[in-house]
Amino acid sequence: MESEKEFLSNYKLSDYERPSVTTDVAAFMISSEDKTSYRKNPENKLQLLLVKRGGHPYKDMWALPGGFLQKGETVEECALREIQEETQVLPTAIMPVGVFSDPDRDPRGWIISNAYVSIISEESVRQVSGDDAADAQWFSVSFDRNENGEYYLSLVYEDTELSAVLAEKKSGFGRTKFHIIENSGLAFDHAAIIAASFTVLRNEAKNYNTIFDFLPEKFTLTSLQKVQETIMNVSVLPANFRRMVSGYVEETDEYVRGEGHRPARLYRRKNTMI
Amino acid sequence: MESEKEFLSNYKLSDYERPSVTTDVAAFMISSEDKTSYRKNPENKLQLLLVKRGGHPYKDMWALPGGFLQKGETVEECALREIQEETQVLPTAIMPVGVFSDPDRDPRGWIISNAYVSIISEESVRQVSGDDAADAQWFSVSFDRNENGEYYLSLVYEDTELSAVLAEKKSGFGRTKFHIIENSGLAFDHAAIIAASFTVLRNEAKNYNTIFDFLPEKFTLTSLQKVQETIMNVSVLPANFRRMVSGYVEETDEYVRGEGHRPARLYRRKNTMI
DNA sequence: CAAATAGTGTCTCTAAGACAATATCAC
DNA sequence: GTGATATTGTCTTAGAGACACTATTTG
Repeated sequence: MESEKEFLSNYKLSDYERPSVTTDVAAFMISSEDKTSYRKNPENKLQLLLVKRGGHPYKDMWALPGGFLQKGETVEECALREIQEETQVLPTAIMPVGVFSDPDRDPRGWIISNAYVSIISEESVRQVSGDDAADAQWFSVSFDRNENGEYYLSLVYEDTELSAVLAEKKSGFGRTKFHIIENSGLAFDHAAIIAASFTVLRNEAKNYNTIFDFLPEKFTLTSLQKVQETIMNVSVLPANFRRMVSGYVEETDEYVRGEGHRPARLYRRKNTMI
Repeated sequence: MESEKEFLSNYKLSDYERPSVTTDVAAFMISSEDKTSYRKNPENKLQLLLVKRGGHPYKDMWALPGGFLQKGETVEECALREIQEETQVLPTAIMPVGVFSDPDRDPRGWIISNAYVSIISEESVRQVSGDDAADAQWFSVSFDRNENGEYYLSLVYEDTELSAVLAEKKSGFGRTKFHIIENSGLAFDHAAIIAASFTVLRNEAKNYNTIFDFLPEKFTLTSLQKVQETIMNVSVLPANFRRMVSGYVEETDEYVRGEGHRPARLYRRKNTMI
């Protein structure tokens, strides 16, 4: 009788064909626009990082940053590595979105993708930006559902406008997947991945633990509220928002002054690893 | 300049090493135990399907049903196929749990696993059972957290008792992963996959849409309540449970009689695809 | 009738939403 | 002072939990 040790030393993974495995990352950032008046607070915009494809297939179209899984790393590590290679920033959080494994999803062959959402603070991006090779750009992004139940995804960066129309794929499964109806400018099935990422992000942003990752260590409660409102595309009364996050933050003694209105106290995330 | 068509016809996926891709499925069922008295309702137990490994590695240990992803199918299809091969039953629902890609997780080599939870109704299993080859068995399962924050997983089928102790792996990511501290009788990292599956299942079972999948088309509200209580390991007052599910069910004209107590009306899931 | 479950009505409490009022700064 | 945001307090309302009570069956 063969021992396990013997078995393993003789074992070869069968020669069945194997898929290539990639990760694609939807990296979201919230950027503050320029102020319209010296005393007004800046507007926030949700941004998504896309990379212009230099070669075939989908040449000159835009894609999520991503790449092949390497031996010795986990898919999470791969996702973090890819996003760091593209931005020089290590994301504060990544969350799994799902596996995209439709056999036809990539014209190059059998390639399945593990999709992740990542959250990056504007502060960390500003610190490294400047040198960038212009093939990676932050797009202003919106994602809304219309009356017919279809979803409209829009991505804008300067003169470049990408868009897609999607429908929810009813599958009786837990996570909603999306079906691409129209697509303009996005490579592969990335419109569907972005839509699914949005769903995950918006679901997570209900937890007051996720939204901190968009901000620096110290922040005002108004900026925290703006983060949630920008992601969820809703608005809350400041009084109620403050009450609701009060358990998650703690005061500092610092204030933001010089804004033409009452100074805002800076808060810090409370250390409540439940 | 090469066209996309030309590019693709010349394209070969690089010879980088590729991982083998599998799916593993944690299939849950709720079974009713024998009545302790002619008029009492039966107790419910949560069961998990495991397969005894016939060969190396982890020979004679128990594993989740699963198998290699085949060309032309999605990972969801693979999960459904595997569970159907093992049980002759097509699950009413599957939900993604996560990707397990630790390089050391499988002694045979580089194998990453896509884990799913699936829900199977007792009724459908009873219809096909009997012939079974005894290598696949339903284990009574419990999963609880102790004071130290450790989790204890226990699986029992007749004289076979499997168990594991796990800790939550704090990673700042969305989904909690688990770290195996002790493991007795379970193959690979399947204790961690089962723990993660439990987390997903318990989270989903809060939605009154998931729990229907454990029951036949028509059911009593009490049996529906028992399903939720069995999964979540909590108890609710019947009056409140009824109020809470009232939006998800509709009455039928049928009753369950002959139980030694007031007959229970049968209900049906309401068709509210939101 | 006893034992058991099925089903209804209502009180309380809490958290979320709405709204009003006050505080504080730069110009 | 004016225009803007910051911050606090309180009223209202919707939903979850607790509890008491009634209804209906079989042995």
